[in-house]
Amino acid sequence: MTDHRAARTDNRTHTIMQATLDLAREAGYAKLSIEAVASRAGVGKHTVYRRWPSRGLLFLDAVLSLNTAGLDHPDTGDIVADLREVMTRAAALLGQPPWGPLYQDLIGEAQHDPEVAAALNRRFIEPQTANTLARLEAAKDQGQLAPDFDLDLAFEILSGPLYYRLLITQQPLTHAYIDRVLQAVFAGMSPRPQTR
Amino acid sequence: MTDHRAARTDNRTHTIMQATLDLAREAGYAKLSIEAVASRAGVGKHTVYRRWPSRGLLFLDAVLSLNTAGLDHPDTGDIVADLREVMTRAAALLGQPPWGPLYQDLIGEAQHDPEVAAALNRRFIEPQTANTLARLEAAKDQGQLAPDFDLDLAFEILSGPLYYRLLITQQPLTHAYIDRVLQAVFAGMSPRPQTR
DNA sequence: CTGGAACGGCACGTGCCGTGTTGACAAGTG
DNA sequence: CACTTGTCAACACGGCACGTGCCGTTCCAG
Repeated sequence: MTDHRAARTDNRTHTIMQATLDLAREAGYAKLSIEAVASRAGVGKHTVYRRWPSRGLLFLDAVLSLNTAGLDHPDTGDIVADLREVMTRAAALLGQPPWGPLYQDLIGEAQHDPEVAAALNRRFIEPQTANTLARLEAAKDQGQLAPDFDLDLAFEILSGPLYYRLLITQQPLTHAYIDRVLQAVFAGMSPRPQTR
Repeated sequence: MTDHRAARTDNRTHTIMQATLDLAREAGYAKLSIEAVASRAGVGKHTVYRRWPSRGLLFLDAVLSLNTAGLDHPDTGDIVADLREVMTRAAALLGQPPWGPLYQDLIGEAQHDPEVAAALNRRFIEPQTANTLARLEAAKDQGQLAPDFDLDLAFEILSGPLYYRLLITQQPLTHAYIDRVLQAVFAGMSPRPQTR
């Protein structure tokens, strides 16, 4: 039957991705080779190349397959609490193994490989962004945000600092830091004794 | 004389870095090999390895050597205008060749190689950060910013979105976008009809 | 039973790695 | 003018991973 074939194929695909994750965790993405992946998976190199055109896209698939937990937005009615919840969950994922280093390597690879960058945006960044923007939109409709509140900018101001810490300074993404960012965006930074 | 030797050595160092930049511009960092650099520079591989322990650190030196223009902070007395000036200059550098793609690749490499990450922070990120923080500090002393204004957070909220666009979504860093970010931090985002 | 597709295993030629060796050449020394 | 010393380009090396062929096997589909 065709089902059996498809099942076998899926099994191999899954085995290869699992081997990719195992090796990436053990030795890091930098030392990940397709030969090693194939060997670890008990699979011929052809079987890998038949499914993925490059190491980067294989790694992308493998890492994104971990995201089954999801970062869907809750809607308790309190936009700030909901954002805090999502950001905290994201920080918990990014801040520690196995996700953190893998995601970091993935973004690193995206800087060299345009295909990886495009796929990462399409399959992960954009859905997550749309998710958050939808939640912000709802909050605006409910009057929790001013009608002229700049949702896109808010999202980037909330996300940017987290990525900056993850990718550049590699400082920890603590609960307290998330609160400070949220506070700044939603309660203002009080730049001057009296606002202009 | 020893001076002649030192001069010769410096010349070779400079020649190698220049060849590195040329090749990186032509073919991208991904295809940059030390063999190719040595060949282009008319130099033996030993001469490269004697100066740099890895491709990443060579690339770091080469890219940072371009930054002679500098991003020093002006001090016109108006903190927002000064920040806009610096951010605009930074965006002009990052947004277009040759700096943009090279800096992007450099950060990408830093995600795989801890030594590159550490050196990048120490030699570029931290000085720039200190620079901006000193300017913010001065503004606070002059009463342009409230005494409880969170300088560190402000810096990360200003920088984060720019890096987010550069590294993740790869959207352009326009003048208008910089204004929106500055506006959000220094004039508030007016989250609600009346601020809490 | 037969054809086709996918497979593991193996070997190939290529490119780059990082290292070792050699001989040419220049700078300072007696 | 030899002579030492140090630096260099050039070449060769073993090792590894690349991406691509080919082989014989296995497993359904018709």
